[in-house]
Amino acid sequence: MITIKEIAAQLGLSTTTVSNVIHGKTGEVSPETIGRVRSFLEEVEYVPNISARNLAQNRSKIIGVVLKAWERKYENIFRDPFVAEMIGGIEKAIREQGYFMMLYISDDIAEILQYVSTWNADGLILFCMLDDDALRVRKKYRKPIVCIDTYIDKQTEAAFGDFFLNVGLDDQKGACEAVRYLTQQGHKRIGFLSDNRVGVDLARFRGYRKALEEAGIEYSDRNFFMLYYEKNVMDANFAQLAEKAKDFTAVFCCSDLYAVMLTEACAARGIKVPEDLSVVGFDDNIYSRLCRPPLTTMHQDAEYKGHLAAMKLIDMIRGSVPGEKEITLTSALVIRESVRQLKR
Amino acid sequence: MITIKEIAAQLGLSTTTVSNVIHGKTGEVSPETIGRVRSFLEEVEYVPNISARNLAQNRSKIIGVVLKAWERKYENIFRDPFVAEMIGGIEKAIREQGYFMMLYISDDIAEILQYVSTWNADGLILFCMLDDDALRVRKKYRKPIVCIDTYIDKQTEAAFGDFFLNVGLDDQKGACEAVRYLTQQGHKRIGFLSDNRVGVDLARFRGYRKALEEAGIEYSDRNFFMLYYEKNVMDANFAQLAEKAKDFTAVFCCSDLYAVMLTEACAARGIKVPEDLSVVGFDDNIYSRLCRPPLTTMHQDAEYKGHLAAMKLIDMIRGSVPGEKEITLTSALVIRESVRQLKR
DNA sequence: TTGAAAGCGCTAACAA
DNA sequence: TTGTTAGCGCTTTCAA
Repeated sequence: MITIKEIAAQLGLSTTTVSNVIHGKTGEVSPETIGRVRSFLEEVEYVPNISARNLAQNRSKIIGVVLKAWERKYENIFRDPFVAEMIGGIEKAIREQGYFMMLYISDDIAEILQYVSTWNADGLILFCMLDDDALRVRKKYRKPIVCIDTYIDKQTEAAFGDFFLNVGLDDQKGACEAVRYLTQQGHKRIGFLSDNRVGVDLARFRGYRKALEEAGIEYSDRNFFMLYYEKNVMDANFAQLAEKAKDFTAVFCCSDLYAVMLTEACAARGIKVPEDLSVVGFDDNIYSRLCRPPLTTMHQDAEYKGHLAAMKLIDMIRGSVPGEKEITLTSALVIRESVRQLKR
Repeated sequence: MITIKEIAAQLGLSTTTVSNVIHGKTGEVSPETIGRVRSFLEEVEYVPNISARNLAQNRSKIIGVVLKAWERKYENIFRDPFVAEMIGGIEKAIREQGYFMMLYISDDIAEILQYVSTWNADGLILFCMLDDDALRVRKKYRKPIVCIDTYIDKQTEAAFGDFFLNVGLDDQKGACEAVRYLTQQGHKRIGFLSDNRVGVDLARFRGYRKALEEAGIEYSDRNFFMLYYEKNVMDANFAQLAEKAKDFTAVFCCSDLYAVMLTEACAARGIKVPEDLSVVGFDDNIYSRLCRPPLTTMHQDAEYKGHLAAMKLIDMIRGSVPGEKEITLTSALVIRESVRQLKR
């Protein structure tokens, strides 16, 4: 690999001049020299050493995509089509804009901070983080950050400073609409399935409660279908939930995957969807279209979410302060065949 | 961010000593100094500057994961569950071994080489490349390379030198088995569906031909269901293929996704799987389990493939020359419900 | 319009 | 056991 220094020597120029040509600081160099340098660069296929450049400029062109891996939920994070699509969108934007993506997956914020600062990442996209995780990152990392799907309350928001943004979804509204659709179809005993009670799923739970309220339906904690996502207890867990589902006419699930898994667990026990149980999912990913019956679900555009987050981050890296601290994308109900209309 | 130099100054030591402690070159430092330095490092939360380290050591701890993006087939590369799972496996291995993953996606080998050398990646995992693409990379990049699913003929193999390995699958055998299963079920008019005639799919095509031969079935080029994967022609394409399928009793598809899409296109035209048409897929990914009917398909373990490739690469980076240039993983038929037994 | 030289933070050969 | 110092390749200030 040839260096600037050698090039300068061979051309009888200084490194400054060569460097200037490389960076198109063409005002300071004579046209003739420019030509000479340019063609020589081509000839020797000069490739800069990014480590050296980064060291000299104190930046990196790296965008850190940080995933907080909750225990064993994400053994293979890409297996979740929502995550996969989103990362695809992020990657595309980063590449288009001439940045590089480095993935930091860890369940330990301290470790994440290590990675990020050791590589001197120019900006961060944070995913799967609760607000206090994100805040801990922010405390130590002063460059631009975009969160995806993190719920941050108005009070702490200020602590994130400028050069911060969250890209989220109207989860509450979406869930509310989905459940309202169920009540409109005559359902009254409606379960709520999730594996946690925080962040996004909490918002969706609130939407669920709201829809019940609107319809004058009492909520009992028994309605909560709590899922434990450890690999080996999954099946037993779904078996239980399928049993439990016999007392309900519908279940709203916080993800398409879970909706599909519930459907299958039910099928194995002779409970048919939608005849015996109506099921609604969330995300509208590939699962919902492939499964039988095709799933009624809340649509969101994961790829766009990722792409947008990355573009906004890059805007910030380039110096523009975002006008708002929160962008809320919208969801929309997609009606397919997993919900049955009950006679009133 | 504090530097080694400052630390040395504050401790009244030299940078060498500090550096030695950091790297555990503890034989050369007195226990007392070690303790002093270690606790100070903790206290100030020292994080090394990787750019500086890389520059000084001429390495990077980066493993480049290179995807050659064929035209518009991979608008969002992660949407393909095979790719997604494989990358998940790669990522996990890289992380576990203390390396970092950088993704380079491009349809241009020259550009890929730029990225790779500008970052001075310690090793490369090449995916979606034909042998001559891989060879072009090898010509310019002398550090360890692992290919995944690249078919390299024995003659050019030597040109890749040591520190090279391909991780592949017994595609031909797998396809042959799958098609043999069809012939055993009494099928004679069996189509072959793919979007290309090279590399992996070519091997599978050969397996398909072999199985036909074994069963004494003539092959005609009409049996080839060629797919054009551009987004907007996909549907029309499948419509056509579904029509064409009326002349066949079975189709072997080179991927689960295509198998599922064919199934749906057929369903839309009143052609039922497996009653009217038997379908076999390849990969055994999530699609095959979610779709209706569940797909009979050749299983392979994408995550393991990726993990293995990364581990082998890291072995090489650490200096060990692999014993062979090719590791061939095995596939296995998974029988579900998409194939019908014909009466003989 | 061009060049000299300092410095980015770290490593490692060599000296003490 | 510890310290001095010369790089690694590039950018950038300042001088010519």
